[in-house]
Amino acid sequence: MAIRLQDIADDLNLSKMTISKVLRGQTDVSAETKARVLKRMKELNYRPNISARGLRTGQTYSVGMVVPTLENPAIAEMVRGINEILRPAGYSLVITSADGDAEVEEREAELHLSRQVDALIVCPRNDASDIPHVLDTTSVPVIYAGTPPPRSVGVSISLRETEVGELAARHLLERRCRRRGYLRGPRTAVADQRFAGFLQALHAAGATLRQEWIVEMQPEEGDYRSGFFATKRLIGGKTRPDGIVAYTDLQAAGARDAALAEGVEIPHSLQIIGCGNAVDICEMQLSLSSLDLVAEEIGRRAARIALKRIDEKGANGQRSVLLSPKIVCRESTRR
Amino acid sequence: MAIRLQDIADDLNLSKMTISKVLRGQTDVSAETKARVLKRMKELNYRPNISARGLRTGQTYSVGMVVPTLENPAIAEMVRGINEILRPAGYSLVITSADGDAEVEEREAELHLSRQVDALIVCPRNDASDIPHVLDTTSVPVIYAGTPPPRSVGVSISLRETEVGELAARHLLERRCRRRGYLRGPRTAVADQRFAGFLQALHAAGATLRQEWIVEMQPEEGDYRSGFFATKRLIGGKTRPDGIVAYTDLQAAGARDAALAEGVEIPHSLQIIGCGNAVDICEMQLSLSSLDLVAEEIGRRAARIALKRIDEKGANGQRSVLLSPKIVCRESTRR
DNA sequence: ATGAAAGCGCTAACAC
DNA sequence: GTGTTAGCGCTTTCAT
Repeated sequence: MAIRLQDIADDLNLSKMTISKVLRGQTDVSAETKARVLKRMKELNYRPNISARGLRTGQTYSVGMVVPTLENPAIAEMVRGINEILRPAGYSLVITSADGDAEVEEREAELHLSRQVDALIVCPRNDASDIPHVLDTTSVPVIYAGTPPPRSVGVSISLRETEVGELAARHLLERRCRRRGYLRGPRTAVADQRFAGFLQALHAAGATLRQEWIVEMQPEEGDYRSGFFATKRLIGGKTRPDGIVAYTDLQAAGARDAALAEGVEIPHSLQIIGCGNAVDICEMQLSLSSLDLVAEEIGRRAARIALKRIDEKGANGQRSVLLSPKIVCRESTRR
Repeated sequence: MAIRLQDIADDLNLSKMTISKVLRGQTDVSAETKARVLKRMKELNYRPNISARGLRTGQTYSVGMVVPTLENPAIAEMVRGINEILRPAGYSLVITSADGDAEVEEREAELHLSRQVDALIVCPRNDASDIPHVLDTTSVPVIYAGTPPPRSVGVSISLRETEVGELAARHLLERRCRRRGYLRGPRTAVADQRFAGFLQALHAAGATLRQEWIVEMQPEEGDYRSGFFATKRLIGGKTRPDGIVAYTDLQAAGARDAALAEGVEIPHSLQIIGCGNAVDICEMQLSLSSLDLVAEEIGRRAARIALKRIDEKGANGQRSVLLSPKIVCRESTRR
């Protein structure tokens, strides 16, 4: 089937040991031999068997990653960040999707370990109540990236979720919004933290949030439509909000379109800010301010820590990292 | 480090062969022994080394996939389709991203082969002028999925791209559009084919396309903005189009917003249809008709063919498949 | 500068 | 029903 070291050795009347040395760039091979070997490798399209090498050396130079789904543009950003660090270091990232299912997630994590990855990056589902417990017992470095893991284990790179709410609150306060509406997002820990941060920042500024302007979402409805209808309702009340925080950019888009449909001027009479900074969505007219959740940077950090932990062979000298979101101001909150 | 068969064998005073048999569900093991082994495996959190097994058996039960980027929602759909078929068959899909770079694409394909995947699914870049030639020489089944490969090799599952243009043309013709604008997309083979299909369907119906209503895109500009400004220009002319075909849904969204901004009524005075059926984009108000490029089905087909080719051990009895796009009619072309 | 032997963790093909 | 032997493709160690 595939070409082996042995085949090349036979061809050239050398031992496979010599071929192996050339392959790995050892210096104790004559220049001439080296050239012949390299030439033959190319001709035969030789590709080393990483499994066999890994079996011998205990290293595969691959890092596994389990993502909850690929539908999410933040995941794509994170992957870019990870690859940016991993590739120059000679490692490669292999991704599998959990398709939003806890059991599949666990299974995929296990498979990565079975495939002997040198490290494993797990991107927990937003709505995860627990993370795969296979990962508690492995000696392979595991790094959680993105959503903070629901229970404290190992090393994680995640966002200060409360700051997402805080930044949104401060942004609206700076812009003199007095009647703030909050589209609360799903019933998850992440959404709770963001909301807590929002409330806390309001309190700190002596401001309050009216109960009837906190809107629970109908998860079946889809983000855009839920944002749309929630905002219709808010606008239809006797006193209207003059600022709205949405849990996603799509919800923010729904909110914008509901407001425009009612003839509410944005940002003059109503300011809107979303979450995720999904450029495709945000930069449509009228463009939406958003919170950048710095997924790419999370990816870079996760990758760097993975490399360090591989290097120190599990000595676990790495600490978890929390990053801060960033406001991206566009027309929807521009004065 | 990790637990091996041997460790369990030692623990239980058995040979590792017996443990291996239990692991693989062979029947010639006493129920009692089997139970003991299973129990100990669980206790020790044993995970078989797939590399070692693969080295011995020549099968890893993993299928590699190289994608041009993860930013594209169609890729996520395709992956869903692939996993839907692969997982029940006991295979798992491992994905790597080429980050839009031909060299990286080639390297990632090679790495998959080095990691001994049982098959490789390659999703060529839209703008690819060639595909990795490493793949010409391997005995591992390679399946191209999505964009048709630029040169004919092996098995591919792709879309009848000309039909994309044809369907769009027929859709507009049925709706009595007389003055059709066409936002042409990038200078790629795929865009050319779609355009050719569009023209051909017009001709077949005795209709024509005015040269000044074919708009080339400025690729740097971003899809939304390019669609927006192209449509502004079209609308600003002395005679206005009453139908527009856009190369992507985002461009269609830009077209819609440009028209609405100019007070043009959709669909009454102008009908718009995009491509890709990206639900997030299409289902915003006013919702956009689009061509579904059936990525998920392409994924399923690719996976099935991968399994067949693994099964028949390279006998290559599989033929390429061409699928047809589907019209999804929403408000922007609703009478 | 080159090579022989051993073994990584597992399983196919056989004994017993 | 259980165990022995050999070997997958590679690299480590140590001779030559």
